[in-house]
Amino acid sequence: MEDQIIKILRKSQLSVTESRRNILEIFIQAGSALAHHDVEEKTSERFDRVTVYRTLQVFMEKGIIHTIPTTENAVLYALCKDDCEEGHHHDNHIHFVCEDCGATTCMDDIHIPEIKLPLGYNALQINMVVNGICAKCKK
Amino acid sequence: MEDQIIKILRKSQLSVTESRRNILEIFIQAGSALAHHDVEEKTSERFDRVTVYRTLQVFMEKGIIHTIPTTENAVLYALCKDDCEEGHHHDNHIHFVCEDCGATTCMDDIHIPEIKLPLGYNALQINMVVNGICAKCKK
DNA sequence: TTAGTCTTTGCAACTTTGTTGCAAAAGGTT
DNA sequence: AACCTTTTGCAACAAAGTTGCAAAGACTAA
Ligand SMILES: [Mn+2]
Ligand SMILES: [Mn+2]
Ligand SMILES: [Zn+2]
Ligand SMILES: [Zn+2]
Repeated sequence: MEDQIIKILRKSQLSVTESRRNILEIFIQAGSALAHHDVEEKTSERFDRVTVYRTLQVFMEKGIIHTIPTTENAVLYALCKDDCEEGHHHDNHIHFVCEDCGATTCMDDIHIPEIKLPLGYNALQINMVVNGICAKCKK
Repeated sequence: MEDQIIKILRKSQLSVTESRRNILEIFIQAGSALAHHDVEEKTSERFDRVTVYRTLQVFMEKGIIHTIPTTENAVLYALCKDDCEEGHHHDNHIHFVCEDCGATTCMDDIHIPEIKLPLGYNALQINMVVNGICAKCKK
C-alpha cells in the first residue's frame, strides 16, 4: 500500500511528501469520489487548506486524479486508472451518484455511448453522470 | 418579449418584479447557459447579489431554469423548455460546452442514450455534458 | 552523512462566493 | 387609496478559493 503510493508519486515525478502520501492514501482507501472538503476532513494529520488545494491541483495535472462535474457547486475528484498521463486524461467512463448514501463512484467498465452531434460540432470529451440508487442502498 | 416574460412568471405563480423580469430577460436573450456570476454582470440595473441568488433559486424551484454540472466550481443555469413544472424537471438532453467560445448550450433535440447499469443500480436522472468545438467556432 | 539546492509547506492577508435575519420597499388585491 | 403579503437591499457573517513569502522538508551528489 505504502509502496503503491510511492510508486504512483514517483511515476509522476513528484517528490514524496507527507501530505501527498496522506492525501493519495485517502483516495485509495475511499474508493469513491471526494470533494475538496471531504479530503480536508479525512486527513489524519492536519494540513493547511492551501496545501490540500495545491495537492489536488498537482494530482490533476499529473493525471493521478480526475474531476467529476456536479450540480452542487463542489467538484469531485477520483483516482484515475493507469492510462492517464500528465496533461492528458482518459477517463471517459460513467459516474454514478447514489442519492441515498451519497457516494459517487467511477463505473470504469461501462463505456459512454457514441453521440450523434449536429453537423459542425466536434466532441473532445464527454462527461456522463448518472444519479440514482446504488446496489448497496437498494432494498 | 415583455409579454412572454410576464406570461412565464404568471404561469409559475410568481409576482412580476423588476429583478425577475430583468433576469429572465437575460436568459432569454443569452440563448446559452449562464453562471450566477454572469447573471450578476449582465443585469442592467444593479440588483443586490442576494437577490440574484434568491431569484435563481426560485426560478429553479418553479421549473423555469435548470442546472448544468461543470468541473469548474460554478454551476450553470439555462432556460427549461415548456414541460418543466414546479418541483419536476424534464431536461434530459445533452449539454455542449465549446472550448473555444466558452458557450454552453442545451441540445434539446439530442436524446441521452440508454445506459446499461450493473445489476441493482437504478438510474433516476442522467446528465451528459459534451466538451468540444461548436459549429460556429469550427473553421 | 552531510551540505547544498530546489521544491513544498504553512501562514497571513486577501478576494470571491454563498447564507441569514430583518426592516423598508414594492407588488397584488380589494 | 388602503391593505396585506412578498420581495428586496443591507449588514453581518461563514465558507471557499487565491497569492506572496519565509521556513521547512525532500532530493542529489559529494
Ligand atoms: Mn471517474
Ligand atoms: Mn439544458
Ligand atoms: Zn448508495
Ligand atoms: Zn464555440
